[in-house]
Amino acid sequence: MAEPAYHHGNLRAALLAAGFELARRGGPARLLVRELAAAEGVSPSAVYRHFPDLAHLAAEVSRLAREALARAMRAAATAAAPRPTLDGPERAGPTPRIAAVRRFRAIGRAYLDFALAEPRLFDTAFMAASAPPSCADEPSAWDVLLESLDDLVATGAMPAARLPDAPIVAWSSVHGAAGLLVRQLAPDGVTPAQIRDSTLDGVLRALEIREPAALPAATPDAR
Amino acid sequence: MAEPAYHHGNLRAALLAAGFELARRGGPARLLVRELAAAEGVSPSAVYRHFPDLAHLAAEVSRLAREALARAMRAAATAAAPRPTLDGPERAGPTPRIAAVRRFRAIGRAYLDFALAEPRLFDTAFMAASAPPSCADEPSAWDVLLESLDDLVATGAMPAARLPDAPIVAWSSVHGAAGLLVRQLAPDGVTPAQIRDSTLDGVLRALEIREPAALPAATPDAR
DNA sequence: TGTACATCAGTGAACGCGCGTTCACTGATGTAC
DNA sequence: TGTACATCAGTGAACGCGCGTTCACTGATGTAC
Repeated sequence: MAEPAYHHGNLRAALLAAGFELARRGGPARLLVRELAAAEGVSPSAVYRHFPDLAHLAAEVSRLAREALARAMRAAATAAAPRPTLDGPERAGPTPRIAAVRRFRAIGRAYLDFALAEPRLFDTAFMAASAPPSCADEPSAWDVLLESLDDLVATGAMPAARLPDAPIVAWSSVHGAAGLLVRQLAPDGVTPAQIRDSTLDGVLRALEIREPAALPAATPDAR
Repeated sequence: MAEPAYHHGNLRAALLAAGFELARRGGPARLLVRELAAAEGVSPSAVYRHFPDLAHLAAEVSRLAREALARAMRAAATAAAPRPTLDGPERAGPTPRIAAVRRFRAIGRAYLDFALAEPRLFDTAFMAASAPPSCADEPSAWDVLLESLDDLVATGAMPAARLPDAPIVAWSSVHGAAGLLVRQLAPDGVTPAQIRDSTLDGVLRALEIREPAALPAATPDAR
């Protein structure tokens, strides 16, 4: 058992990790100087050795939450189907076109599953920040989406004419549905899984992605 | 000029109106007991003569904001085209089917225009409330949407098969786009009008509403 | 039609709380010689 | 290899603020007789 040392070691990283966990359990409202300090067994003023103020610390935690979301999206895409390598040898398994659709749907589903499983972290990710993050999101959920849309066009799964508007259309729908789920604004009798699947189906129709072979049986409902 | 009387007259209604105006200018964060009281030239404790606590007052203001949104939607629908009267005499003007599509699009557009014109009021409408409103929304934005979707099916503009999911699909998209607009999360170079129109077009495709005659020229951009 | 009195709608001062932040300080660490 | 000393990373008490809310009160209103 390690004696609590006077010098913490890596307080900055520890405070961010504590903030992430605090936000996961209580949302942005729980990001308080005293609470963060207490979580690391440190006095409140020690926080100011590593961050100019709470707003900057909170902005970093918000960024971490967005990055966790983006990682979940990327992982789901990879799990759904391999990334199409256009000049590689022909592989077994789904065609590149089907794979691209599966990946796209998995990304949207991961976004909604994240909102459902971690609603307070999701809130933290998109909270109104009063300070800028220290660096850009890495990975960025927006970039994951754009990449997937490019693949859809490259494989012929989506008309190229849809590409300019596609990011807005996809993000609006999925982010809006996530908001419904997180704030529990859905009308009575509609289950989260219904909202999720209806939204994803709607996005595919809105983007004129027609690839029925990519849809069923591949995404059984764990709920 | 009326002498400020000791008895206010109708302080409850006046506080709600002041709250609405305060929220319009500063969002939910400006709904403070002292600020509300000052707006009516009254001491803070007078508020407690009419509301059990701030949470209940704020919940009422939030409801008023939602009702303002719903009224804007209804007004836009009426302005776009008359409500189809199925058993009435044949009128001049667009067919009932075209009218229904125009009304539907006008409703969505009004939602997004409201979010754009009054972002802080929009935030207030959907803020996390810690008390229930005293009564149901009247009118209710949700009901306006459902009514319009029923009309689309009744006039043959939308396949009946789309009806069960349509409320979720439409609300997710439009509410999500409104969130993008309000929080200014859109990527650089994309204008609010583009977000609005892309989203509405996407919803029509997602719901398989195909009525090109209802679309152009009827909705010039005021921006 | 005047008057006592219950009731209603305000006042104003204060309480208590939790917050972010500051400041003089002290303990631990590392480095030059 | 030991020692003075600058530097770094914490402590702990306190400040000041703004908040929702309470409480004893007072001025205005309306009603019974």
